[in-house]
Amino acid sequence: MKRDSRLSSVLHALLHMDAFGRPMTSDELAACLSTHPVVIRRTMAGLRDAGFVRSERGPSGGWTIACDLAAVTLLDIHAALGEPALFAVGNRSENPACLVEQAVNAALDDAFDAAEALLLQRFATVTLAALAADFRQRFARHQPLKGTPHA
Amino acid sequence: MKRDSRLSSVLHALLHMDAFGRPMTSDELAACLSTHPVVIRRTMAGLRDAGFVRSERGPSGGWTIACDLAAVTLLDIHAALGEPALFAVGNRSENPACLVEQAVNAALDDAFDAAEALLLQRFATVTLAALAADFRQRFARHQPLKGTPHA
DNA sequence: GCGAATCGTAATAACTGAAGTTACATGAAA
DNA sequence: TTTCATGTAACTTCAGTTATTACGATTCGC
Repeated sequence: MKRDSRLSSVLHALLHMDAFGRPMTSDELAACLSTHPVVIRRTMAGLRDAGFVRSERGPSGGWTIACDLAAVTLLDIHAALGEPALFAVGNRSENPACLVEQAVNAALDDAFDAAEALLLQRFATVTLAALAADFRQRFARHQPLKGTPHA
Repeated sequence: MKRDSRLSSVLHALLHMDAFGRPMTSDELAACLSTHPVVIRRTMAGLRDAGFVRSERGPSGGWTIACDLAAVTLLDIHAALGEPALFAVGNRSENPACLVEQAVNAALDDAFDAAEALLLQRFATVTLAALAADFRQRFARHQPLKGTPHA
């Protein structure tokens, strides 16, 4: 079952935009994510509509962050992407007439609902600012001062 | 992102087999699940290898339950299916060189690992016997005694 | 033993949804 | 006005899943 990596992708794009200092074009972002610029535009459309980024046309145009990174969480980004399904496993059918299947669905729904609640709660606790800070920390460790031994 | 419904399907099949009284052929199971008998054989192969069901060839052959339903949980069934991926959302790539992506992956992995642990824990608490009991209860409610008003 | 029923499984086809690509329209800046 | 950039529809490609076909192996009843 192939995974939807749009959440991962847009987070990646947002952190690059944050670090870039000026608007990034779809072409530049596409290069970062090794994909096609049109895919970038498609994927970012939801974030633009939600007001998390701004896109501008024409020369010196491109994508810029339009929100406070400390005020936006992974949950917000997930919502801006249209709340895609989180689970790769699910019921054969919803609202089945078969009582056997109703029993199976009820049991699975219980478990998945609990896991989904936890996952979304976790998403809500991670801000984009926290991600950016984690990136900067990794960056600092990755390029230590001259002479500092690598851990 | 289409969902993997094999877990749901095999549970459905197991409950039908449990209620059936004699071996069910792949054709009969396929009719229950509106699919193809070869798909049934493929899907049940893991459960057979794990010893949860037995298949017998020839006339009057077919599939039978070969375990104590009270001793087998959804977690065991999930394992017998090869522990397919539970999440439809995931990282763009594992072990990326890009530090931005490393930070994104770390955050997402944290959240998904927690949700996965909870989900598997839930799976471990649900036995096939509990599912069968739930089905029987639904069945009793569905065909109440004559004169009993429907709830 | 023979024939029918049934599973086992490999190979292939058909279907599906996502991603990539092309094409062209729109808007902004110099 | 030309150029750079996004917006978006249409189309193509690709990968993964499921359905189907085909045929072999095993078991039962006669």
